Order: sequence, then structure tokens, then C-alpha cells
Amino acid sequence: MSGGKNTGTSKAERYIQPSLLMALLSGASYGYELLQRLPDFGFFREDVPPGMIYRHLRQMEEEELVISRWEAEGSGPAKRVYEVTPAGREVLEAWIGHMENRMRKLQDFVALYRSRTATHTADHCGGKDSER
Amino acid sequence: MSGGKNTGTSKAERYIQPSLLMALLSGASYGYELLQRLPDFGFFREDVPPGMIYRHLRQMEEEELVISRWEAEGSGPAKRVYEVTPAGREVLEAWIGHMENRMRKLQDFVALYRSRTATHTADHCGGKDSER
DNA sequence: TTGACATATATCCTTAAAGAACATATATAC
DNA sequence: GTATATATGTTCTTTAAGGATATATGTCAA
Repeated sequence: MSGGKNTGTSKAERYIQPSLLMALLSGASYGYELLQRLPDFGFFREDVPPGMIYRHLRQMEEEELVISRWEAEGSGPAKRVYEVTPAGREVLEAWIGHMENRMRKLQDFVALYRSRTATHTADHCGGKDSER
Repeated sequence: MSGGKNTGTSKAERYIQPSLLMALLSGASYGYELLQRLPDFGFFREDVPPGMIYRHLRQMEEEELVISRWEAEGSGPAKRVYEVTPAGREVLEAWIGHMENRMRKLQDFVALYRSRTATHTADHCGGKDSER
């Protein structure tokens, strides 16, 4: 087959930025650790491409959503430890609003679908919420 | 301005394919009409780039999610009228499942945010599962 | 002490999708 | 017959994700 037929589940939005901000909300962290914590937020599969994380962290620092400092203490090579700024918190808050808005739209869409595909075989069309 | 600072609301997923399938669910239609109906589903702004719609319709036909026929009746130029196929219905159903899944993840994320930013000014820090 | 391995960060390249501009064709009204 | 609204289609550019790879450093064992 040449096509491939991606049935239904195409590439979804990753929400990388809000996930990173959320992770940093509970305390400073660094790229390598964030790599392992990010999947917990639900928007990633198990393996997160490292380049993407570092790229985003840099970009976020440029936008002053986070600040970084080098930390040489501890074992292993030095880490660049990031911390979220007040501006970062605001942006995360905005992301939350954006997500709630998105949730509402998804809910409306699903509800519309349900109402349009409701089984019309019953003798009466009583409630529209006869689902499991 | 050099930076740009896209604060919080970056480019969101458009859900073009499910929107098109949904629109066709209630009856056959064609590109030019769909252009005007798509914003009703909430995932588009007012103006939908026409090229995008035709591109998607074509691709969906190649995947056999829709079928088209030329219709010369009526006024104006001939229209390519699309109809959703059984396979298309299945894919829409899959999209709905995907959306519900996404909704759940968004809900979890927002709930997590709320729990982490809850005002800690209260006199006790009870359990970690004090969610409503 | 040196070689292997885990940790940690950074850069580059390719691909896929969106966005936008542009091109084509036809029927109808004037 | 010419202008305009309808209708479809193509092409180009930009952007972000995904993936591969490069670099550097500390730890541990032989």
C-alpha cells in the first residue's frame, strides 16, 4: 500500500512549553531530569527527543519565562539548572486558560457528534444521553 | 520587535479532518460550502484558507474516507460534491475517541496545576488529594 | 592511568503540516 | 462580450517536530 491511511489519530499537539513550566513549578530542575519527568504529564510518549527539550528551554529563557544557572555540585557533568520566573508563571496561567478553552471546544464537538449519531431505532427519542 | 514573545497561546491543533467529516455527516456537501460551515465547529477562526480545505478533501478521498462526484446542476460552476464513506465514519469515531482522550489529559493537567497553585495560606496542609 | 560508561548539554538536518498566495475555469447578470 | 461571483486547484514559504549526531565531563574498574 502506498497511502498509509492514518486513521483518526494524526500528530497531536505536544504542549511542551506548558509541561516544562509545570515541571519547574514544583522546583528548579535541569534538562536531563526534565526529559524523564515530562512523560508524566501525559502529552508525551515514553521517549522524549532530548534536542527538543533543550531547544525549548533555551527559547523559553530568551523569552524570560525561565532563568538558568550552571550548577557544578553533585556527581556527573555540570547541569544547567532552570527556574521559572514570574513571567513564566503568567504564561503557564495563560496556557491553562487556553487548555480550558480547548477542553470546552472538544466537549462541544463530541457532544455534537453524539447528538448526530444517536440511535434513532428506539420507539421514542426521549433523552439524548442514553450512553454508557 | 525582534523577540515576539508568544505568551501562552501558540499555534493550536486545527482538527480539520474531523471537522470536515462531521460537516459531511449531516449530508453531502462541497468545498466552497464547507469553507463557510467549518468555523461553526470551533476550531477555526472566521476565515479558512480555501487551499487547505481542498487539499484535505482530496487527501481524504485518496484514503477513501469520502467519495466525490461532480454536480453540474444548480447555478454557477460545477461543484465536486463529497459524501462520507463507512470508513470515514469509522475514522470520525476514532477521532472522537482521540478527542475524549485528549480532554481527559487536559483535565488532568489543569487539575494538577490547580492543586499545585492552590492557596497554601490555610492553617493546615492536609492530604495531597483534596481535590473537589 | 586510562579506557569504558553514564551523565549532561547542544547543534544540525530532514520531514511534515500549516498558512498564504496565486492560478484556473464556468455560469450568470448586465 | 465583458465583468463578477462561484468554485476548485496548485505552488511556495514558513514553522515546528522529530531524529541523528557531536561534544564534554565525571565515575568506576581493571
